[in-house]
Amino acid sequence: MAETSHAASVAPKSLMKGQQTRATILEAALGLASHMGLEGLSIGAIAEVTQMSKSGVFAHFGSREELQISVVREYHARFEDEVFHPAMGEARGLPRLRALFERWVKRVSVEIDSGCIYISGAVEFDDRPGPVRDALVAMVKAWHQALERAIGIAVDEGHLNADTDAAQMLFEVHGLILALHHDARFLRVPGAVKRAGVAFEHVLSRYVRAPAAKPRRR
Amino acid sequence: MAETSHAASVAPKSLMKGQQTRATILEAALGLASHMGLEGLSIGAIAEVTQMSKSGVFAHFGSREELQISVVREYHARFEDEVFHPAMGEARGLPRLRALFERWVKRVSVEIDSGCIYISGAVEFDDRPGPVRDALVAMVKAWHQALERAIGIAVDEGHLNADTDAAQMLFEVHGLILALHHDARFLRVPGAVKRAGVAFEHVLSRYVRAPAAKPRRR
DNA sequence: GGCAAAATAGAACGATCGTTCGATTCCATC
DNA sequence: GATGGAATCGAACGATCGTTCTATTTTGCC
Repeated sequence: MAETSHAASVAPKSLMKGQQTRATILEAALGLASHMGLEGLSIGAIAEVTQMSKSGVFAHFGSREELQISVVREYHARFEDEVFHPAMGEARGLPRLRALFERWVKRVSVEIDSGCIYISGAVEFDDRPGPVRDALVAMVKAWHQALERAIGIAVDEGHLNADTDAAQMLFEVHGLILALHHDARFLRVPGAVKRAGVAFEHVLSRYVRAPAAKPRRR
Repeated sequence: MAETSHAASVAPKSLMKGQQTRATILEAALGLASHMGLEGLSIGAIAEVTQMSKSGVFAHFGSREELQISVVREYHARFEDEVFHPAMGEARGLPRLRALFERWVKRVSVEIDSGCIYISGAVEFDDRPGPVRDALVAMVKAWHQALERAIGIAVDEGHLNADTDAAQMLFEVHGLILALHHDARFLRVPGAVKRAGVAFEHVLSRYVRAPAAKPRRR
């Protein structure tokens, strides 16, 4: 009880206490879900981490399922903040596409000690219908659509071949991320990040506009 | 009790009763693990499916962990029988590599209604040390090594470029399988199998021996 | 500073889990 | 057909889970 050095940061101004601890709980839940998976999330474990009572944690969400969905949404928000939004600052076309991939790699690789909830959730809920799965599918599809859009823009900009099948290219790039996640987190082989980078260039080189007569800059 | 129509097939000749029901249990466990994951395996569920008592099921393995390991091993054996061994009958080099991929795709895609334990297990146990994880890693690594060997043979046969980085190529091909598993089983988008096939040809075309002067047959 | 409301704690519930143990049934062999 | 060992059952245990309910504390506001 005498502990004053909680992991929670200082209280953000006029946030109602409830919202603040809700954020603390989500933070802990996110960390736990990254390690144990969404199905491995237990309210008791969260209570232990946050030094609260089980019922105290529970009251903020009303059900474990609602908490899982909240975790998915929170992960999505952070994913957007760390991957999507910054990359959108890059120039349209190939630079933006490269930035998206590079940040995606960073988010997924072991550099962050936590796993990707999109990936682990996809495996956990591929056979488990319900609102959690629905939320996961919605978020992943939104992300994929954003990527497909970025590919389309790269085509419009003339950086990629006009006949590029965006969905097909996305499939191939997505596979690289999944392979990276697998090799780095599960097999723990070194150099997976580098391999993903090389593979990305391989994929790119297939879709980049064929070396036309004058491949000068611009 | 009066039920004589058990799901078990006829008794195979001189197999001790124990071994026979052990096989029945493993069959059920394999099916359950494919849907719920290795961590979702529960002895109670197996008992229900096999119409046995929990303790009866339990006695055959001594612990849940041992049962999980047995499931992994059984899956590995079947994987070898359905993917590896038949493909090894194909001609060395590219034909064999193609056969390996095609059978791998079949094993992983929704055509079989069950998921791939290698893939789901990799996600479930990437942060959970222990003998189950060790068994999984060993099996996956063995399979990857077999693939790498097949790629090396294709290089030796002159079907692939001499400077082919087998591990890199494996990384890219493995990614396709993971993307297929993701899109087909989780997102349930149609045409994922076809996409994987196209992507495989894309990868291949990067590594196949550059069109030399005389690309005649042999 | 007091008051209503929100937030949290604490204890208990039913369910399910893996596991243990003793009794019972089945089966191969003499 | 009896016998001993393997196979299976049934009941129970302790732990953990999500959830519910009732106090108790804390907070925001007049």
